[in-house]
Amino acid sequence: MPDPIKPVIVGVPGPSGSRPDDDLLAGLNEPQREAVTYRGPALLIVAGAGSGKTSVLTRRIASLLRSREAWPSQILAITFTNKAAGEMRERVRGLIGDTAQGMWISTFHSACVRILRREADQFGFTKNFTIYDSGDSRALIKRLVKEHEADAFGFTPASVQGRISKLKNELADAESFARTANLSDPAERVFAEVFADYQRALQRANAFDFDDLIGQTVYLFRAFPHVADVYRRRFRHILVDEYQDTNHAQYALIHELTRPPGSDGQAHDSGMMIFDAPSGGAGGEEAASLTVVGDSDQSIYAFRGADIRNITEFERDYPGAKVVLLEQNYRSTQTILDAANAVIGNNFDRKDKKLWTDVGPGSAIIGFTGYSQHDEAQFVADEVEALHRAGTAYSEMAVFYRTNSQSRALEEIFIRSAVPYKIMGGTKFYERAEIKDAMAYLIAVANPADELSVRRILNRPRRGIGDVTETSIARYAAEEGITFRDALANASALGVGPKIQQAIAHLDAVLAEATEVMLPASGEVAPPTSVTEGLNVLLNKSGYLDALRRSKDPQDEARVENLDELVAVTREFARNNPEGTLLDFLTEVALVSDADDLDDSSGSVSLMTMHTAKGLEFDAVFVTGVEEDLIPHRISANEPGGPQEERRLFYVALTRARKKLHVSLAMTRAQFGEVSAALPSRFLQEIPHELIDWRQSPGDVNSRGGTQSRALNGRPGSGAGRGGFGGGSRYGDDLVPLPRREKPAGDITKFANRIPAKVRDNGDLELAPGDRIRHDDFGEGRVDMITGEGAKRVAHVRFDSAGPKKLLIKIAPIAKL
DNA sequence: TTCAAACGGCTTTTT
DNA sequence: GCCGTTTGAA
Repeated sequence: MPDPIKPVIVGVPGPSGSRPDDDLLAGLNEPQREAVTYRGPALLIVAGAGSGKTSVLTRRIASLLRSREAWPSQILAITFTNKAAGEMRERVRGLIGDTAQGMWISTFHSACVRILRREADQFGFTKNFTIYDSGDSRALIKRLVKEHEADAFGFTPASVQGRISKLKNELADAESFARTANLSDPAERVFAEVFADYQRALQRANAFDFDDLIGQTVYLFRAFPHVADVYRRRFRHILVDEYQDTNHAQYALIHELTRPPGSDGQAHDSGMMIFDAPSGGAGGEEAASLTVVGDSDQSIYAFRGADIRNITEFERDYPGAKVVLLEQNYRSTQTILDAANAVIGNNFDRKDKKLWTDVGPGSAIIGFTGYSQHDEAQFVADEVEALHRAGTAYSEMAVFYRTNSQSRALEEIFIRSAVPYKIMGGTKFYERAEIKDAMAYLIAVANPADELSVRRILNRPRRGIGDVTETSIARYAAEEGITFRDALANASALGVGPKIQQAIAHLDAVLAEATEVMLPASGEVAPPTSVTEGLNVLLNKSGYLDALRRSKDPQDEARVENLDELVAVTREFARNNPEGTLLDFLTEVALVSDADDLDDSSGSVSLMTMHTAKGLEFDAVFVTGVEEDLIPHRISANEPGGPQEERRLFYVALTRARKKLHVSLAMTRAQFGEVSAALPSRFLQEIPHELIDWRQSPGDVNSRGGTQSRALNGRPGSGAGRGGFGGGSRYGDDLVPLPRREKPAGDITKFANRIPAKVRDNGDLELAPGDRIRHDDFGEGRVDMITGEGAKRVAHVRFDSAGPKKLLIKIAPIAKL
């Protein structure tokens, strides 16, 4: 690596005219410019929602590179998601071209994996370690809870996992926990044992869980100062986005990296901050400069250990830090900002900060109250269609909800209404059983020490290997002092029946063959295409695919398709990573969440939780399920700081919208199969009522029309024809009415389950333009045209009372007249 | 060991 | 209303 050119510019450049940065500063307001150009040891950018922080961050990086203050390799930028990292990389490249190569722009987790893979052998791991996602670690914990009979003390796998995760986020480990815990309490003692065993199992499996990726990197830096110094010397400019959502471990990691190199031994073990202003002491080597960006109003991850104090006390942690405030919003209309400001203003312990814009008021927020969640979903679908007809692209619209389970009703209606959508996050591809199985096969090859993975594939497909045999293998391995995986090579010594011996020997042979493909013993490096090849060997020769194909369970057909998809992913990986290894592939899969997949151009409406929505923006936003017990969520109500965090979450949701914001709720909601009455969220009342134009207000639903089935008469106020204003009833001078509980029980059931769980199938119903049809909900109408092919044929229908709709012919509740 | 049927519990948000 | 777990039978 070439020596860096020494920084030329220190401190804020003079105001003189033409500097190389001029184009980078074009179009920025004064605080934004300052955030780009300030030079010093520490900079905090307090960036309100939509204030252009990504732009500022990318230009700051570009400016550092362009002025030769830093080489790309000296820059470490941390983002919250891989997607954000990719976008930032692109934008920097757009500003200064390919010279941007070599920067580290990644999430905390990805950066730590890179470091750990490099340094693993320093402390008892090897570089082919496995990354356990929460499902993997829960499976392991589950076994340990059982072994220790910890359930007798009320521990569940989930509760143990949560507690361990919390401890790790505070950088506690099993030993330090045992030192401080009250071990005379038997429950505490059992927990301490499970924790210790869990950690030992991870170490034996050569594996890290998500929290370890951060925590062990911190440990590595603290235990091996010479290793830490390598990275301290390397990264001269560290930038952290979404700083309000960092937890203690991440905070500690940043602190380790921003110490002056070679300074260890002085303030080491104390855990104290030793950030000396760059005057530098004797050593002369300066600490890296640190830039953090955040907004305490958008802190929504306290539940996973994010500590808002990391940002509120930044100035204390880094004395002399410069603070820049970005309050001008470039995203939303003033109406949206007024609503958001009003809501967040109800959080008392915050620094007052008001977003403003100069784009004008824009249109009113549209409110809607459905009878049921399906009714609400239908409103969203109708509105999406109306906006689409008016020229808004589907990809510019998003629907948010608090809990993942709320997506189902929306999905059902969207499918029926033929609205193209995609769910971000949600049930993840990589969490499907068959995909996890396939990944376990790959991991068994890459990291044979990973017993969990080997155990997982032991009887998949069914080989007649049950609990008894599994235990025999484990016992044999323990006796011989070899790994579980190696024990498979000695089937005849296990003391099991000949049939089972044969099955084990076969599995062993398949694993060995795939190993030779992907990690040749000859020592030459396998080409990236070998991952595809190896996966095919594993899936075919193990009999996994055959078993699925032979099965008569209709779902298994879909599983085969999913596995085909995974094979396609490996091919894609090989194309994108000409140097990629099996290990690289596994890393990518472990760390890239589904929310990251980048097919935004697909022209679909995005459905996601409010959490996933952070950092995104759309022309039109639908915030659904704005009900008590949902937002704020019931569980958060009793947690300290819970309701406030929920309010911030709602605030984040509102501020994603550029032009059109919709808030909706339902009067009844089915949960756990039970239908119950829902109340409007308290947050709704915090929005000044004149900002909301109610198409159908909570009052409408309660007082009149409540007994009349809208399934029969369609929806009066919806559809394309209505301009939006003046149609629905507004609240006059009243506050948004408080919910009334006394609702006739009768109409609760009436509207709750209009959507049958079973998908209906019209077979190959033939429709042509001009046909008259009858729809269960919308009544009669005339077919305008037919688009699409086969099962995806869509009828565009103009209903007499409900207006224009698109219907998926195969499943819509329609009949030809 | 595997399968089907009944049962109970539960869901906040995620790298 | 779904999931995983438990139970009993083959």
